[in-house]
Amino acid sequence: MKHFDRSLPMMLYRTLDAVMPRFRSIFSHFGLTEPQWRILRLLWERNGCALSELSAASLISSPSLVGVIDRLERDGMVVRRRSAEDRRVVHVFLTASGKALEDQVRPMVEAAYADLERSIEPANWAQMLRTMDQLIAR
Amino acid sequence: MKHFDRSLPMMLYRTLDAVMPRFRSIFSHFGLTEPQWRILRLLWERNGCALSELSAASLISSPSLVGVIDRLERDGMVVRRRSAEDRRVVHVFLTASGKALEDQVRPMVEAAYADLERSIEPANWAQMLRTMDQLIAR
DNA sequence: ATCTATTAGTTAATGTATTAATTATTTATC
DNA sequence: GATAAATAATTAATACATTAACTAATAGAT
Repeated sequence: MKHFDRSLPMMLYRTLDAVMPRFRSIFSHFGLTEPQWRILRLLWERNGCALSELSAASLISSPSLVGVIDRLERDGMVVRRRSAEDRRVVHVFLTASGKALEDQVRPMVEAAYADLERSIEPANWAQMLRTMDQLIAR
Repeated sequence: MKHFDRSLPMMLYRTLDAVMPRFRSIFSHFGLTEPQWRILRLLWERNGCALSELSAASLISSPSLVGVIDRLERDGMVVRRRSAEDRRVVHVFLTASGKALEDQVRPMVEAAYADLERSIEPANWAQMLRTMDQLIAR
């Protein structure tokens, strides 16, 4: 069982299980789920993104994303607006409340992230990311 | 957006997105999902595990695991049997079909895994796992 | 211009994740 | 030895993931 235990997928899942709870507890404190956070995080950089761009950048498949946006819209964080040039495209815009969340959530998340990053030697951290890049690229 | 893009969680998710599809296509060829595979993989080593042990070793929370086992049982791969010593405990046993799957699925999965492992320098692979160990341990 | 192939978003069906609460049983405590 | 705390499995409610199929709109080829 030792091989399975230390297989790459299991190690990736275990690492996520180790690091995500702290972030999720921040998200849930603001009534957000992790996928919702990811979408807001992207919109704060580029408000008005198309759904397809959000899907690619968030790694959330379009069928899942439809529901995520539905609930963000229901909760008054974003609105959908169909593009005028290409009527297939739907753009997503932050509402005032959606914008307002940034100053509340981001500092806490970034503090937690900085804390996480501090726990690993910078050289090892960078090396790990490079190896992941190779896995992603193949 | 560059920071978000290369944040540890996103890199972990991206890596999983890169490596898992090939395994999932093997699983689905045998009518299995990834969580189902993980449970069978464990039972092949230790048939008759308790649900709680399976949960810990598979990283599948007990509420999720109940459904996974339900469907494996429905599909005739495993059976539940309540422990005699401690009647709270439920042991999970492979059926004949559950056992028979091992020789079909495992070789294909292990070949895909060997192929994956070959694509990374052993030293970098080991270093990456060590860094993950540190993240898991903190 | 017409027909075809693509593309963006969505729906549908099934399976899994997460948190909180529940049930049944065991262990610990008094 | 009754009673409270703890444990194993489950249920409930909501959200997300995955694959396939569907709709509407655009782009490309004839």
